[in-house]
Amino acid sequence: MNSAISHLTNNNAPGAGTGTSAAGASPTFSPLYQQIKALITQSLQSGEWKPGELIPSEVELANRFKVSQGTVRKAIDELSAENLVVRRQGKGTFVATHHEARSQFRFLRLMSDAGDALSHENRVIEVKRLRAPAEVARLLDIKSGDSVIFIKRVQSFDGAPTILEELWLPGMIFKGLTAERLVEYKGPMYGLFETEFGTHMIRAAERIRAVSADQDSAELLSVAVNTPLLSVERVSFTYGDKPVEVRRGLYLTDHHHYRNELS
Amino acid sequence: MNSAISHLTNNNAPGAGTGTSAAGASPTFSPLYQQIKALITQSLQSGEWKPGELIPSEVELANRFKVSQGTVRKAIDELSAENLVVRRQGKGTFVATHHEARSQFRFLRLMSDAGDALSHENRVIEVKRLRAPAEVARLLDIKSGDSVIFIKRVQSFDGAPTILEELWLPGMIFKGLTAERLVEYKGPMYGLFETEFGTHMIRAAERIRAVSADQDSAELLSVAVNTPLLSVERVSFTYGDKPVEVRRGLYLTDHHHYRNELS
DNA sequence: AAGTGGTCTAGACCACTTT
DNA sequence: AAGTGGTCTAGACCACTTC
Repeated sequence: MNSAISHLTNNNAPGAGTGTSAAGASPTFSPLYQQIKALITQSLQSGEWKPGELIPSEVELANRFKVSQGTVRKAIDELSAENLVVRRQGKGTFVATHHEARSQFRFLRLMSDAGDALSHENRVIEVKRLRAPAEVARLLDIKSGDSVIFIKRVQSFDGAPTILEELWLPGMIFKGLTAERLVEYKGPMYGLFETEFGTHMIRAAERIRAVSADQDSAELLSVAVNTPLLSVERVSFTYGDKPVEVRRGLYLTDHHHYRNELS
Repeated sequence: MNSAISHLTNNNAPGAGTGTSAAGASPTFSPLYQQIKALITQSLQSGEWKPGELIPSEVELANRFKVSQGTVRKAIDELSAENLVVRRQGKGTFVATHHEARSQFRFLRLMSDAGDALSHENRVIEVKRLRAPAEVARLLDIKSGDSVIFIKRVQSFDGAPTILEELWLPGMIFKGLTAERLVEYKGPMYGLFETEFGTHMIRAAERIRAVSADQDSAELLSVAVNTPLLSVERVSFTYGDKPVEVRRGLYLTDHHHYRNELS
């Protein structure tokens, strides 16, 4: 009577009646709203609705899936909590994007000790294709030796070199990424990944250490050899927990710090 | 007709009728469930329900506040998301406590590169009362020169000194904290704070930097002077966003790392 | 005025735990 | 069997945005 969509199984009977669902088995066994959430996530992953776009209204989705609006609401609540979508009262629900001031600071944790920086400069040192080192291949879940794009860059704040980063991206996904596009593109790099390569980062895991600057790093950051630096190793994931970026940053923390909230 | 509790103002009319609330004004203007949430938080803060204890059931709270169970539910949902309470199906909702394996890793971010450590040792170097330095006083929101308790300790994993920590606690709150109690107490320090001093930490903010070991740190951590160390400055807060702990840790990250999830 | 998300209620049933 | 949190529905109204 209720969930008419073929695959959905309503284990919890609603309203009236004993509420046993349709025909034979209920193989999945999870709350309806979780199944709805999974369906919506699939649509996000498949690109049916792209970052920044409006997704169907709750009423519309409720009709489509033959469930109540409240159930769709709870599904979207969780997606919103996970930053996959953004609700806007009166307007609708939008697919999350990296092209917003709102989402900038999610992945940028280095803050100036004083006020905000006045200027920001991005200097690309090197962009090249190479065969994935074993460690990188393992983290990206690809075969060792597969093609990856390697990027090396230095970011400066108020003229002071502060971040030295090396990135490894799967060549399969980021075909055609060149130094020129990287330099000419204004705004966050994740915005470029999203717009030009259809890859939206939703989550990242970091490992942080204190290390000493070697000869190369010291020169690029204009500091003495052995200056203590913050090493931040990051693996970023897109939909379906698929790793799509490995990044190793060296942060000069003389006038900056990595902020973190524990809650 | 609806919210009969004196201070509550129901801006959104429910069920039937135009639903204007009681007498004159509606000064607060916030959703009912937020008001309920605030009331419950007050009870937590005042110690009406202590960490580990069972709070009244949703039905009971709904009756007490003269709102529907769904409204109480949404209030508790948020408190649960903020880790102030813990839901247990069939049993009830409990006040969060630091005496659980579940909540241990919330504030302990340093992980071994390999598997977990086999042994853990806690060596207390020093415990004394002193007048709060200006910086500490500012962070703790007390007067400069007020009494604070200072703790210095070294934690070792598998026999290797790894964490050197200095803590400053408001003397007002942590009266009677001695080195003996600190040493004899088994389990996490936040558990001791909670049980012996009725102070439950709910949130913390950290600033992370890379620094060089000075003479003193190097000796205590058994490393060479100038070894790069992770400096973690933490301010912890209890109910009402009141700061109650300042901590400065120096982490040796040769075989450990600080893990962080960005989402 | 119409459409969207946001709040609130009331009631039913399920899953889990304890008595 | 009784009590608790967990799910689901249906309907009403509010706040905000757009037409």
